[in-house]
Amino acid sequence: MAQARGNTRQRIQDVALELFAEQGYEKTSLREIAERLDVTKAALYYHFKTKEDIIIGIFQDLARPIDELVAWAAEQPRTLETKKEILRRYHSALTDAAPLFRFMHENQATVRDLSIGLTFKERFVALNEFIQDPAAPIKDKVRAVSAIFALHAGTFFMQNIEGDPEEKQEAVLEVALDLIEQAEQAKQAKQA
Amino acid sequence: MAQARGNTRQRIQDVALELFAEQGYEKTSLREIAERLDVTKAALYYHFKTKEDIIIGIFQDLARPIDELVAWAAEQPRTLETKKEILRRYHSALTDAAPLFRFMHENQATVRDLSIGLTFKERFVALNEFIQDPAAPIKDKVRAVSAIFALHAGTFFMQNIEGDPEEKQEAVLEVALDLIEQAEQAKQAKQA
DNA sequence: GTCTATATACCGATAGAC
DNA sequence: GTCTATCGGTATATAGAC
Repeated sequence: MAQARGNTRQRIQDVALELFAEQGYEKTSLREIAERLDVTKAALYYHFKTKEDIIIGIFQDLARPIDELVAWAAEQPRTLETKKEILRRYHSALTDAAPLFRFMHENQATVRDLSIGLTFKERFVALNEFIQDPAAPIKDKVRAVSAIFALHAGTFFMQNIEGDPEEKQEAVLEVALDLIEQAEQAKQAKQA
Repeated sequence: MAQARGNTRQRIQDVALELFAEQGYEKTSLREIAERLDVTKAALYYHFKTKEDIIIGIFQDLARPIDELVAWAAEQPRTLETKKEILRRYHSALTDAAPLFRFMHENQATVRDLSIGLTFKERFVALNEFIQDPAAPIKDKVRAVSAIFALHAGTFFMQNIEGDPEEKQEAVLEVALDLIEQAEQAKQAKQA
């Protein structure tokens, strides 16, 4: 009774994500999760039907911000400012749920065929379409994709670079915004 | 005897990489690899001491170009042209061994603690250091990391964008080169 | 809601014949 | 160099008591 009553489900998800992120999904057994919580494997099965259900639950809770972003983006005019705002919001979502996205990033092979409606990658593709201009030259399309990828790079790989974390995050966002601006500049130059 | 004699080891590696890339390392069993080759599991153990040895063998064969690139880079002056050449060669290595790098990318959690001397990520970090200027402002450091990441984006995510594959690959490299040039421009402006 | 106990299945790995 | 047979271990998942 170290903890309160109705939160076992949540605690399972918390511990599971921690272990999944640390060791990978397959290498983490239910026994391990149960031990960390001081319960038995059987107890987990009261809260989740399968192991997959655990990760699906985590995913759905934390991926909601991305879905909201996709929904929001669908209603906006396709201006440069909209695209920049998409990148800002995506950057923010990535930062808020960093452990989850780190897990998704490092376990794509596992996550790929979970019984989830949309995968991480599909959401990525959806966002990508909003910031792409179908008529743009290939190089500008690459710039747009790279803008999103730069945000990922910032979230997952910037630990290898020294500097104040907040300052780094800001720089990452700036580079992404620069890229999308460059992608649009060529278009405007063409129209002029 | 559908195939020749001394190539069984190679055939195991080929099939294994194919399955590992498709389903992930953990979800691919030795039984599955053996079945695909029409041999038994025990036969695999004649050629490889463990399952891990199979992936390590694949990795070492195909990662050698990266190691050579790192070694080459260490001997070059740290000019802009060197950095651009590093990106060109890395892009080329990525393209040549795309299935392996795709596997590495999607199975980082698994690959992380294999008994390999250097991980994929460590090589990435090494290359990153060669194209970084320690004195540069954070934003330029981010640009440099993003240049490498753009190459990865190109190798793994560009399938979602229509266009001629070769043209796309060229555009990817151009964007990466642009990023490293931008990172250096600020520095030169500062010196002037 | 959590427990003990167990079913069932598959995995990686080895021994030893051919 | 490949086979048959099997060992030992662990995994997910379930049945049923409390």
